[in-house]
Parts: sequence; structure tokens; C-alpha cells
Amino acid sequence: MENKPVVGDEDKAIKSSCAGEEMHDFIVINKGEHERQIKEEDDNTKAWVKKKDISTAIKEQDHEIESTKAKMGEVKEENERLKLLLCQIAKDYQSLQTRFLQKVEANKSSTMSAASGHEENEQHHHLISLSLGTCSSSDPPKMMKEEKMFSKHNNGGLELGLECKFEPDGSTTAPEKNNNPSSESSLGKTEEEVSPPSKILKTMTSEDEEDVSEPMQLKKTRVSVRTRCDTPTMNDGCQWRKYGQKIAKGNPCPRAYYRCTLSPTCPVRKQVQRCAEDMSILITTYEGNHNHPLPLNATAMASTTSAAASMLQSQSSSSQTRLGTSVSAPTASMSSSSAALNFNFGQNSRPYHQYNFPNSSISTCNSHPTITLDLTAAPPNNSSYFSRFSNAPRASLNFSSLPSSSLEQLSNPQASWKNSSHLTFGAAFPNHGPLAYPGWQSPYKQLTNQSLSETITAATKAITSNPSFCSALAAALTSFVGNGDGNGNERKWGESSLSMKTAHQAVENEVGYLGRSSYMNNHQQQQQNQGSLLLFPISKTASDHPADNSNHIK
DNA sequence: CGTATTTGACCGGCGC
DNA sequence: GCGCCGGTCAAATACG
Repeated sequence: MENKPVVGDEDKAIKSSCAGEEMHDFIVINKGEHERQIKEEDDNTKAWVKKKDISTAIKEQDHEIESTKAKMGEVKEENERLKLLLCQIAKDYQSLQTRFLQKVEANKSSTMSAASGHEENEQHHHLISLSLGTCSSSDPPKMMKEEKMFSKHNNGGLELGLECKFEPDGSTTAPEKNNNPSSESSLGKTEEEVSPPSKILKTMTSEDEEDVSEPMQLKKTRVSVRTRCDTPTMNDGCQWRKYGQKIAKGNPCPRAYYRCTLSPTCPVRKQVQRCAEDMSILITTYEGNHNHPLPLNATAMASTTSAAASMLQSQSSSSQTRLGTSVSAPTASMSSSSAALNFNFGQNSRPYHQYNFPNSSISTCNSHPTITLDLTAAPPNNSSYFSRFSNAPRASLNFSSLPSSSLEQLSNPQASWKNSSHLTFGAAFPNHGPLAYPGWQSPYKQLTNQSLSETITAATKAITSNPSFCSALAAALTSFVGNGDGNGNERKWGESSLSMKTAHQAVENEVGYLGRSSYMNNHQQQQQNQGSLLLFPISKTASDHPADNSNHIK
């Protein structure tokens, strides 16, 4: 202590003050000096303590920086892993695409050789026959264009890719399936093949042209989503037109029937019904696949449901052949909120994968294979549900919600169950600017939004972990990257002709950004949604919010 | 007046 | 064959 000498002076002054009265003034002076010195001492002490605090704080900050650096390193490693996995997926996709194209080429050449001498006419005929039931136009260039479009669609589209890859014997789908303009390929005979002409005429309405060629199984596959929602219907980004309402047996709440109106030929239907046990739960059942570009804000749900349906398809088809795939599915569907699905994949050159859908189930009753995603509650034990993902590819196209900045969201998916505060289905694209709608308040805020967001994220993650999901990824990315301005003015699927390279690049960007984003400041994410994309809409169309069903009981 | 919704009728599948 | 039920159609109605 450097102020010790001052204390010594102080003692001297006090002693001298006892010597005599004439020293009184001096004592007074020394008293003032004494107080000043005490004050100085106090200040010095304070300064010293302050210095010590600062040094301690600096040390703590150093420590934080160190840990932050360590975390950054982990994130980088995670990103690298994700990139590698995506590369692998892309390679798988490319090889399948190549094989598919080779088959198409082989079929074409065989057709051409069989039709020698009438090459051009036969080709036109061939093309026309491909489009039977699709378009009445006989304009050859148009037909060729259409086939090209369909071909591109099939290559880069959502559903066909899924089906092709799911073939358990490793082969791609039969060539005739590729002729099907519908993206939904066949698992067996097409309906045209098995139906008498009269039935074709009857069923092949302008609306259902694509449905007709679908296999019955796929046509009837449904994805049921249970959510807590106060609004009459869940806003999933699509435009729906109500075409019917019924009281279903066993539920006093009416069931409303909607069809997608984004395209007049879209076969997608959805049913909306309140849960009998818990009126706050809305059960939305989707059936079919969209045959048109989707608005950005509709992509997440559509991709999730489509992938879930395709997954269900693949499970049923694969399990039939008993090739390393099994489904453990509770039979109860709607009410089995506590059930979970376990999907085991042992195919497509990947190690054995077991996926677990929390609060989900498969039901095959009523000839409608239905996969139910229960988004009404988080799983009771988060870690237990996702521990099974340890084998799963972590390249999550998880339309992931990123407002939670927790690093764990990447390295530890189950953390996302806990952290997110609102639904975003945020997919991040750094090069696309602020595509999000910062001012938009998600209607899902009314739900137990954590569970909805995170459950879909988790479900999507599980789905995307399936190697076949690459095509769905491509489709989703196409809609993000190449399909217009996000206001519904997208290009057509076929026209966008997703280049795998582009998709791959986009995926790389996304994954890289996911990694970075997860490390970003939480506030940046939530307030600005910087570089992220909210996949649910601001706009509330009338069809998105039809009148309350309960008021229109038949 | 155009579009969306409502609602009774109708149809097909299924079980008895 | 009949009735039940889920699903769809389409005319009537409501709405902006």
C-alpha cells in the first residue's frame, strides 16, 4: 500500500497536538489534512479494487472468448460435416438421375428403332399418347415441350424422385411411369391400365387427369397434422376453397372439405376438423400432391406433408419386399398422440438408420394410409426422441426454425424442441436478402407454437434424413431459389428445371448459413430474420380463414 | 357482378 | 339389397 506513509504523518500530527494550546490552530490544520489524506486513501483503495475488478473481468472475457472460439470451431466442424453429407446426398441424387436419364434414352432409342421410316410421325404419336388425358392439343411442338417439361419435372421434382429412389430393388421406376405427367409415380399399374375405357372416361375429368394415373395407394395416402389452433383453419400458405362440410361419425364437430385453388387442376384436398376430445386441437388432413408451383410460404407444409406421404409410401412398398425396412406403427391414428413412429432404413447405401417421429403414428384404416403428425405437444422426453437421430444424416433440410440461436440446434437437434418461441419454418438463404416478413405475426403464435414449429422441424428432419428426400429438397429449393418473387408469381416447375448443381450450391449455402445462423445473436434472428425466410404468409385470404365450421353444422 | 361459401342431394364403398 | 357413412357436386346464397 503506497499510502502508508500518510498514516505515519497523521500519528505525528496527533502527538504534536497534545504539546500545547498554541498548537491548536496547527492541530485544526492537521485535522483537515488528515481528512484529506483519509479521503485520498479511500480513493486509492477504490481505484485499486476497480483495477482488480477490471482485470478479473478481462480474464473472464478472455475465458468467454476462448469458449466462444471453441464453439465456433465446433460450428465449423458441424458445417463441414453437413456439407459432406449434402455432397453425399447430391451424389446419390445425381447417380439416380443419371440412371433415370439413361433409361429414358434407352427407351427412346428402342422406340425410334422400332419406328424406322416413320420416325418423326411416330415420335409425335408417341408424344401424343404420352399426354392422353393431359392435354387435347395436338400441336407437336407443344407436346414436345410438355414432355420435356415433365421430364425435367420428374428429374428435379418432388414426388417422382422420391418414388424412384425408394425402389427397394435399386431400380428406378418403370419407364412408363416417366410418361406420366403426374409427378406422382406409380407403384403398380396405372389406373388407365386396369380400368375399362368407360371408367377412364368417367374419371378422367379435367381436374383429375393426374390423379387418374396415380396408384390408388398414393392417391389415398394422407398426412394428418394435429395442431393447436384457435382459427377455423390452419394457415399453411396455400389457397383453399371449401367445397363441402359433413358431420363425421364420432365427432360432433363438422368436417370441412377444401381443395387447393392455386391451380384449377391441383388434386390436393384437405379436411379440417376439430378434435372431439380437445376442441382446441385442429386436425388437418392433406391428401395428394400439388401439381403446380407453390408460394414460398406454402412450401414448408407441402414439402413436409409430401415427404411424409412419400415416406409412408416407401415404407409400405418397401416393407412388402422385406428389404431391411420396417415400420413400427401404432394402429390408432388420431388419438395416439403419445405414440411415436420408428422408421428403420437399411437401404440406399446408407448405414442402418432408425428414425423416430415423436407423437406420430401411421394408420391404414379406411384404405387410407395415414401418417399423423401430432404437433400439439412436445415430446415428454426430448432427448429420448432424438437420440435415435445419432445415425441420421445431419444435413437437415429442416426448414428449420432458427430464432433459437442455440448452437445445440445443429449439434443437438432435440434442443430445438425447447427453445424456439415462435413458428417460422425458417429456411435460410444468405443470398436472397430479407425474404422474411419481419412484421408478420405468425397465426401459429396462438398455438403452442414451440411444439408446432419444432415438431414439424423434427418431423421434417426425420423425413429429410431419408436419402430419398433429396428430391424433395430439390423441389423445395427450386421453389425458394428459382421460382419467382415469392408472391405467387413463380415459374412453372418444369420451367425452372432445377440444376442439381444449383440445388447443391443452394444447399451448401443453406447449410453454411444454418451453421452461422445458429450461432448468430438471437435478437438478430428474431427481429430481423436476416437472410432467413419465413415460410408462412402474411396475407390472410378468405379461404385461409373460412367461417367457423361450428356455425354451419349440417 | 364475380367469387366464395353453404348446404341438400347424390354417389360409391362397405358391412350386415 | 339395404342402410350407413365418407366424400363430392352443384344450385342457392352471401359477400365484397
